[in-house]
Amino acid sequence: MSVTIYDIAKQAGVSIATVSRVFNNSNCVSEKARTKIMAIAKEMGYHPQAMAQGLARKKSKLISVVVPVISNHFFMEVLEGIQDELASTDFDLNIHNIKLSDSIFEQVEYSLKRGMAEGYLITSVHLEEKQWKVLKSYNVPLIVIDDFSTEFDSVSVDSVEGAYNATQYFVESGFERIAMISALNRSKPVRERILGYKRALEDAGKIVDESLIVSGEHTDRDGFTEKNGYEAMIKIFNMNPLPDACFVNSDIQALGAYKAMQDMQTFIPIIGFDDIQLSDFFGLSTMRQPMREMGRMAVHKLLQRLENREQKVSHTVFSPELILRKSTEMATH
Amino acid sequence: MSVTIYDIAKQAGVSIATVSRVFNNSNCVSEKARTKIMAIAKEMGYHPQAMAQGLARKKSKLISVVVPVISNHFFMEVLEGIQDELASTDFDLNIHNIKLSDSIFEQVEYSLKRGMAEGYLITSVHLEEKQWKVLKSYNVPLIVIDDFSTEFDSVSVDSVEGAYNATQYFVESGFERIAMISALNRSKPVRERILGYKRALEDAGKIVDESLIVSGEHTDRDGFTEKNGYEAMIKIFNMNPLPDACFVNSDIQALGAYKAMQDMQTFIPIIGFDDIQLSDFFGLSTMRQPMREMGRMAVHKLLQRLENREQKVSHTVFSPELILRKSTEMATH
DNA sequence: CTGAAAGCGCTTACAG
DNA sequence: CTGAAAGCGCTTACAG
Repeated sequence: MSVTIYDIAKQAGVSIATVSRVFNNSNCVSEKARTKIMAIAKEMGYHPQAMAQGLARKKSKLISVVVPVISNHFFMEVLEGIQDELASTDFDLNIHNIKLSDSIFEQVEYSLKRGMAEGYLITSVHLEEKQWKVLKSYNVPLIVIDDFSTEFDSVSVDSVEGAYNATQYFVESGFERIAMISALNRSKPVRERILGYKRALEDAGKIVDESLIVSGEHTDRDGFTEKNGYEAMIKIFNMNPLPDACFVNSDIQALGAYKAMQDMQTFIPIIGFDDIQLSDFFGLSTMRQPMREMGRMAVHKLLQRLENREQKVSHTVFSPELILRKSTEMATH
Repeated sequence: MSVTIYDIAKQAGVSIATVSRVFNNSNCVSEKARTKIMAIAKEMGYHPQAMAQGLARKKSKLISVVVPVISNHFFMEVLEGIQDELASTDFDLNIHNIKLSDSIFEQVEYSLKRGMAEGYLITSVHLEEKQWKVLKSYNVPLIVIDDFSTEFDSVSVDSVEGAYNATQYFVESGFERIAMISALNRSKPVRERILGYKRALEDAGKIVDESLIVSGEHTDRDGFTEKNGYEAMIKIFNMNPLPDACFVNSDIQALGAYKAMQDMQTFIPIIGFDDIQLSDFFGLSTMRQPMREMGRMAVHKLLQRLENREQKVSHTVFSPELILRKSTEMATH
């Protein structure tokens, strides 16, 4: 069917070893043999087959990023960082999209077991420490992005700190009833952001009013949707008295909340979380996660670990940065 | 390092052939052997290695979707359809994200040559017929999504027809100066949508005014961005007389255009193209592409071709459907 | 039902 | 610089 190393060895009148050397850029090949082989290979359309190479080398030159929700601005930007950093290497990248509906852990485990890739970038997968330990036993280079485990190198953002700072900003600007739009509690970032929000309030000597923490009813993607944010903001508008500021769990929800405010023609300052591209466009204030940077850093760590598997586990936790735009303009006085 | 079929064969006191049979669900294995092997395999954490299997079988049970811009609502929904349809098979899916900055053709070619997957779904890659022919010579099952080639099975949407119908809707609603927001001309869908727009105008006996076709200056992603749409709409507002309706090349641009209208507090009816999730949310009228359906159909075709490589090439062209929402409400009278 | 053996397409010491 | 040969971890007729 497809042309193999044997075909081109025969044509060139050399051994397959020599052909292999040419394609592996070994310098132990005469210029003459090299050019001849290259010419024939080109003519016959030869290219080494990834699976055979992988098996023989016990290396696939493949890196796999595993992610649950690909259609997500956060992931997109992380991915760009990953690609940037990988561009200068000879690794290929593939993306493995797992389903939120099935067992996350089993899907990740399956991916590792198949052993297709040399290294894995597990993104936005939130497991229990005990599950991470199981994955550790597969003894494969793996970097955790957007979560934390003592077992693996990781790069993440401090959600607690981000929520804390956003809330604190409102406190310091003199707001009294600061609401929060959350999302599904089963999502770890959601829990952390709620925690940061509460802490900031407590540290400011305020009493936390649980009824000010609301989520919409829409539970797709754990509630990280415009619709959820819209619904949540409508709930806020039904509160009495009306909260005077709101920290929102994610930008995509904040966009929905923003739309609700437009529809109601009532505005309170809001701060989102993420800094997706649309946020800049819509003038949404937000806690920015350095997504691209996170992708880059993750690849950097993975490459290092591929070099030296024994090195100490390292964690990088970025601090989100408060980006002020139109949606908090009335907050400054 | 990792445990192989030999390890577990030794432990179980059988040959590797028997172990292999167990994992291939061959029924030619005694129940006794099967349970023993399964137990040992589980204990030792054994799982067949994808590359070795792939080489031995000459099949990888892998399908690869190749796509330039992953961060794109169109692709996301197509992907969901692909995953739906693949769920009931034993194929794994991986996504290969190619870069718009480099040679598209070479990246696709490279992907085919490596031969990782059994079949490919090439999405939103617009090549010349002569390049498709080159790819054909690799003789690998390949389905074209969102483009057309006589060489391969394909599933696409009729952009010309969609643009035609959107424009015609405006014509029939009595509008006179119908503008169009386009994008970079190097994009094939853009060219087709311009064509459909012009044809509808011509068929209605109107003179096409090229100056009514505008694009923003922002050229990221070939102009398929909110920003581009925003800029384009600002240009439209500077026209004299003001156009009274506008067909927009894509929803994401239409969202930008919509924002421009809000900022200017001036509204003209607009119709986008795609029907991304945000469109429903923002009440944007649009020409809907059946993205999910397209993904499903593509997998269906690929599976069929995997069965029978010789079957006749088949093309499915969906007609986009006009979805009317708020953004054309003033168009109905 | 089970095993010995050849083969998948490559890489890589080893010897020359 | 080059070739013969073993090996990567599996599958699959073939024979029993």
